[in-house]
Amino acid sequence: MKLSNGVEWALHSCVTLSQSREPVPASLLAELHGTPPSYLAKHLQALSRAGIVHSTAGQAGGYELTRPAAQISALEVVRAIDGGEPAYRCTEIRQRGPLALPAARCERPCAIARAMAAAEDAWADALRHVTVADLAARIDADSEGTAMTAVSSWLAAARQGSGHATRQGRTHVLG
Amino acid sequence: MKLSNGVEWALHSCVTLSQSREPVPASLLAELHGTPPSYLAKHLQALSRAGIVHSTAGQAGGYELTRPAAQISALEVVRAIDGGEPAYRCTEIRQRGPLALPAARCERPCAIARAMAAAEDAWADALRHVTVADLAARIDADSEGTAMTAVSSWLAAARQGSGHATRQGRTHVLG
DNA sequence: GCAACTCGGACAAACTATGTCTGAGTTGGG
DNA sequence: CCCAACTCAGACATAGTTTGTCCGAGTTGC
Repeated sequence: MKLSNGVEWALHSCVTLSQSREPVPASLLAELHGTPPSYLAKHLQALSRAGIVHSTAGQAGGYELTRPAAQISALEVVRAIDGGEPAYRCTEIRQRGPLALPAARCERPCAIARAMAAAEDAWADALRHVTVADLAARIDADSEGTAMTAVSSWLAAARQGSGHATRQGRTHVLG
Repeated sequence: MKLSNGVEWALHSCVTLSQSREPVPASLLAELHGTPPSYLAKHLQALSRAGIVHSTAGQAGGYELTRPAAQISALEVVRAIDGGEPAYRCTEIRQRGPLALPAARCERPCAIARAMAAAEDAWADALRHVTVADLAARIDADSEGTAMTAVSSWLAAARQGSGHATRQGRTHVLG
């Protein structure tokens, strides 16, 4: 059971977006997080399809959250990237082999599938009650109140300086 | 997030093994569950390495549970097949990029990693309290008390008839 | 009207999971 | 005591998914 790597980037991106009231281009998010730009863009597209972020095209475009961060759960973000399909899916072993049960007696899921589904429900519930705003607040608390202001000010500076230095140039300087 | 397909086979195999006090060959388990024999064998090897089942070689050999089914949790079986690594693993994004935090301030896990770990703990706890014996009892209850006796009698018959018909022959008859 | 920037989906490469095969070891009977 | 059959165990191909990259369509601001 392995969770896609992009889930981490998507969660961090949502936290970052919660600190900016203006659209943020995917290239800035990639630069800030140190991730492959094009691959992050693909995951942001998934978030857009799920209705979590809204994309604006053009020169002053980028991504922004569609709702207040307090109304976006971590579960939504994970589901948007990883897909809503359950990790364990029953292949109906009981209907195969020499002792196969008739389909009429298999209306309810197998007991094993029920147990696995209950575990996944517990996992989902734990993430349902954590919002992006909660995550941002906790990260800020861990950094003693400096992280989120640093992010928002860096975003503002990067957005302002987009006329002075090209994207390529700034990336080179920072890398 | 996708769980390996062999987890289902392993859980069913453990339930089946709980119904036999004699060793059961992997070929019989594969035939009973309708799975590729060699691939199931590979997963049974993983269960053996984890100390959940014990293998005996030779003519009357096979697999058997090392403990009473009531002392084997579903979590153990899942971990044996899927590996104990967490689904979400933090790549320390906060230590990369222009706003990278120094390693000295990153002793505790990231808040996002903490939230994901808490969810996985909830998932694990749900499976920790379900034993193989519980699963067998529930499957039996679903079938109105006929499934487990059918399994144990089929195993006994198949084991007895191993001298009369070859493995190949019996498979052909039942398929 | 132009130029630059943006997103969006189509196109390869790498890795893991899946499935198969042959070999080593052990048991039971002759 | 030897042989034959059956067992498990690990090494070997294959398929699917994830990861990563690229270029084109559309939009905005000047």
